[in-house]
Amino acid sequence: MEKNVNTENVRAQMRKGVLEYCILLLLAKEDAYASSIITKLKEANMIVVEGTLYPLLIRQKNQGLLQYRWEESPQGPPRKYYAITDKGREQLEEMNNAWHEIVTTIENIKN
Amino acid sequence: MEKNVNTENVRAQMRKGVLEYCILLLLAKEDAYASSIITKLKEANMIVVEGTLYPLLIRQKNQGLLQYRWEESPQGPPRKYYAITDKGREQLEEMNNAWHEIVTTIENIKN
DNA sequence: AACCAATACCTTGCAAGACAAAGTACCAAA
DNA sequence: TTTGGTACTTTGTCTTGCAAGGTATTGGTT
Repeated sequence: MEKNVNTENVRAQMRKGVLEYCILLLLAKEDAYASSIITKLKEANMIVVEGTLYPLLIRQKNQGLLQYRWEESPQGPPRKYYAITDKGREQLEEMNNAWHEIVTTIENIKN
Repeated sequence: MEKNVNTENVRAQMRKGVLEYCILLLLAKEDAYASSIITKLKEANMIVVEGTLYPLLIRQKNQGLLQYRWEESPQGPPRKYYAITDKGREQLEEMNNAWHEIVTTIENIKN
């Protein structure tokens, strides 16, 4: 049991660095609203919670990487659909490079 | 120029999650002291500064992942050589798994 | 002896970010 | 009109990265 807690910490730590990257990757494929992003990331094993995601989306929007529009929901309150901007795609390019570099670096350290 | 600053931020963000992992990877190969760890990581493109590394080493030592011994230096003050412990190797195992999982997850999200 | 440069280690204060938890709001069906 | 489901938002706490400044040891120079 204790081991599982520890394992979760390790994974959580590593996820932090790539969260923004994952959001942009997802939104580059299709627009989405926060709750659906959480579901998608959970399916992909990348757990995020609301208290993390909402501020993050707002930050990325303020940086001009994302924009949003309101859209009615078939059930419940309207949804805030986020879409990636041109600037966001540029940033995604950078992140692709950065990610590739990190993966390479780790391989190098491992030898 | 602005782009470079941004690029650095992106890289810094991603490095964060794997720093502890890198330390354990290095120390699993051979004992080392803080300054030499900084040099090695810099060579591997994984920039760390003293204010980050010292607290991190102390944290890992307090978690029982590392231990240290003093050793005289050919020049200058004595060095604090860190060595990985059995518990540290267990943790490294976990981190290897976690890292592998993250890499796979990103690939999945990319499709 | 006094000073300096190089090498090491350590601490402080700030800022960013992850997350748990609690709160607000909308809608439809019972 | 109350309940349950969906969705968005905020607050407070804790951790962590890092710039900047500080302390200590050694060997060579003046």
